Amino acid sequence: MRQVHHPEVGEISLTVVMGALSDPIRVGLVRVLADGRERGWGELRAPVAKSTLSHHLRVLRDAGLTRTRQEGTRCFVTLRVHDLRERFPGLLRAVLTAADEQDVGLQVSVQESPRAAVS
Amino acid sequence: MRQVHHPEVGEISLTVVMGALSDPIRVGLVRVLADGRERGWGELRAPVAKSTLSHHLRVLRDAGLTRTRQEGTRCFVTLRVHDLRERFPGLLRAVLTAADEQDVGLQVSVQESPRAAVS
DNA sequence: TAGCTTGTTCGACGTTTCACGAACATCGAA
DNA sequence: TTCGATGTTCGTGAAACGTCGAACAAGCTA
Repeated sequence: MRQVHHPEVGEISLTVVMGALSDPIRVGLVRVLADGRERGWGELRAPVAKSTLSHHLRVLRDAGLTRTRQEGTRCFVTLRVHDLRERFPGLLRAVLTAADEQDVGLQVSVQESPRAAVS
Repeated sequence: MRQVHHPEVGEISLTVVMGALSDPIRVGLVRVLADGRERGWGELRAPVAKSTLSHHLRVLRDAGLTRTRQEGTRCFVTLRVHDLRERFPGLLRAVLTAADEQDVGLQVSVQESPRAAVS
């Protein structure tokens, strides 16, 4: 569809990342991707219109939290676990732990599909 | 002036905290308070109008990041280091480290004053 | 009491964010 | 080539945010 931009590791900004994580749906997406496995866009389930979901995924991507790969007409998303660890040691773990305790982002899930995300 | 509200430790919300940390000035304030010492409101220096500074300090307070104590006509602010560690283990350190590396919030400083913040 | 200091609140302004449905672009399949 | 599936983009509101100056409230100090 288009060639999206992903910031370099060194360009990932703290405040932008914090802003990206200030929305429950986006935290939910991060949780769902936290195991590092690649997920198909279409597998992601959130209680919002698809244009809104596209918006949230864009915010995460622009912030440098996720990476989007295109394959034909569909997209696959991954959390940039390695990059995040490098840029913000300890942050991801802290956020995931807190999100877990506070049940943030439970509205988001993945509809596991047979031929999706070949890990 | 008024009786401000501070959330309990258990009420501090991840997404609200992340939102509070998504502004450079607020991150700067957190940095300046990071040593745990109490600071006088008037000591805080930031390149914004005092009403704006008041707003930022309120956001931090409402999010549960800081505590404000009043003494006569002046206020003293502290970072809730202990509470934050309890609620979000590892988060504060990660944020401070990243802020340090990225020079976030350098616009904020403290004008050390003689009789201020008796640690 | 009058006045000063300190910080909050208010109202206004422009920007950004989140949400939606509709339209669009692209690719694979029929 | 036509059709369907998949996401993005656009246009539009409503709400939230960051900022300011002005007005205010509360407590010292003279």
